[in-house]
Amino acid sequence: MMTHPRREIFQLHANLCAALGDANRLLVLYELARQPRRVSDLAAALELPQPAVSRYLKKLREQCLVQSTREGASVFYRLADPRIIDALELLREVLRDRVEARAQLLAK
Amino acid sequence: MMTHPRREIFQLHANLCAALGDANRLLVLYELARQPRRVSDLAAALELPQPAVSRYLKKLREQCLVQSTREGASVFYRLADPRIIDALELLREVLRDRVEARAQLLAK
DNA sequence: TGTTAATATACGTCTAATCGAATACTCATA
DNA sequence: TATGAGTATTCGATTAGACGTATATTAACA
Repeated sequence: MMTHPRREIFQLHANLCAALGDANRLLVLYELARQPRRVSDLAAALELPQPAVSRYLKKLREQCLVQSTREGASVFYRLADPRIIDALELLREVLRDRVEARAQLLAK
Repeated sequence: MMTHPRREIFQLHANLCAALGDANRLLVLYELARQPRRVSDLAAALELPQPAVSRYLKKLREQCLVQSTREGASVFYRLADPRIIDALELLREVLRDRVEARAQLLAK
C-alpha cells in the first residue's frame, strides 16, 4: 500500500489532520496555546482524567504538535508550532461561516 | 454527552478536522482546488473507484468543505472555501519542517 | 531503599471508519 | 417508457480509534 510517493505525503498530511480530529485533543492544544502546562495541571484545567490526557498528548507528540520537557517528576508540554493554532483558527472561521449560513437559511 | 457548550464547538471543530484526516479526501480537495470537476473526472484523475470518490465527497459535503451543482446527468464539485487549502498548506509547512528536523538529526 | 507524586502504558471493550463489490438512484434522450 | 451514462448508497467484513480502569514507570526525597 501507498507505493506512490505523492500519496505518501498525503498520508503524512492526513495523519497530521487526523490528530486534530478529536475534541479533547483540540482542547489540549488550545489550553497549551494559552500557556505551557504540566500534565496534571492540564488534566485539572480541562476536567479530564489524567490517563486520558496522557494519551491525547502522546498522539499529539507523535505528530510533533506538542513538545515535552521533563522537570523533576513533572513533564511540561508546550505547543510545538504556533502555525498549528493559525491553521485551526482558519478552519474555525470556515466553521463559523458555515453555522451562520445555516442560521440565515433558518431565518428566512 | 457533550452538554458543555464550549465542548460542543470543539466537537464541531474536531469533526471538521476529522474530515481532513484521510489521504484520499485530501487528494480530492487538492484536485478540486486546481479546478472544479465532475465525479467521474475526479475518479479518473485520481485513479480511484467512483463509489469511493462519491463517499469521500459525501463526507466532505457534510462538513461543507465542497459544494456540488448538478448539470444534467453529471455533478460538479468545487471547493467550498479557499481558506481550507490555506489551512492545509499551513499544516503542510509544519509537516515539512518536521521532516527536515528529522533529516537534520540523522545527518549529524 | 521505601514511599509518594507525577506520568505513561496496557488491557478489554465498544463504537466508528474504511473498503470493495454490488446495487439503486437520477437524468437525458431515443 | 426503456436505455445508458453518471452518481450515490447499501451491505458485510475488517480495521482503527477512544474510553475507563488498572497498573507500570519515573523521579524526588525521607
